[in-house]
Amino acid sequence: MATLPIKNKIRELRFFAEEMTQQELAELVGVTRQTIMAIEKCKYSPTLEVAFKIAEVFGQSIDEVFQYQSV
Amino acid sequence: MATLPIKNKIRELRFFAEEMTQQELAELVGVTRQTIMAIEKCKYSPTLEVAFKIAEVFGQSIDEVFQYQSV
DNA sequence: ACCTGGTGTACAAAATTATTAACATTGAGT
DNA sequence: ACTCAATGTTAATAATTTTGTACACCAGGT
Repeated sequence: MATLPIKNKIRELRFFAEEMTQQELAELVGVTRQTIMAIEKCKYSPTLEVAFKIAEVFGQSIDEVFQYQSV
Repeated sequence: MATLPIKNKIRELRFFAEEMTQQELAELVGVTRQTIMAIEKCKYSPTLEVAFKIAEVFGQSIDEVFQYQSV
């Protein structure tokens, strides 16, 4: 696995959103808890669609949830 | 992913950017021409990283380049 | 008519992401 | 100490994205 150039603020956003659990976010997004976990811990980057759904849950834009560091 | 809920403005942005070709965009993004083609024609949605790079080339945010229609 | 560049299609393969299931760890509460 | 929920890890598998290759079509220029 290459190094991931994309970070995110999911964890902060979850706790800011009434301490939403990974499980709750997963259900709102329509993926499994492990997927949220892997994304949150930067194991891999989500697809654009999942990224959109996560941002939508928190009422933010993708660019606010995910930060891309160009090399 | 069956139906694609994500549209994009890549074609317009290319021609707005001095009629940049698919090949040129592909090289700037670091993918192949076929990938740009497929994304532009909504054959599939790109990964978040590729989406970020495309947006970066045009100096736009992801949300400006890609439009997600929630179901 | 012939070339050439840009675009579109098709197919198999490689690479990456997503799912599922099982189990370990942590922390708060009783 | 015990329980429970939330989180973290691993491994195998499924699904999707990306690449490579090849070929076709169209428009402009020579």
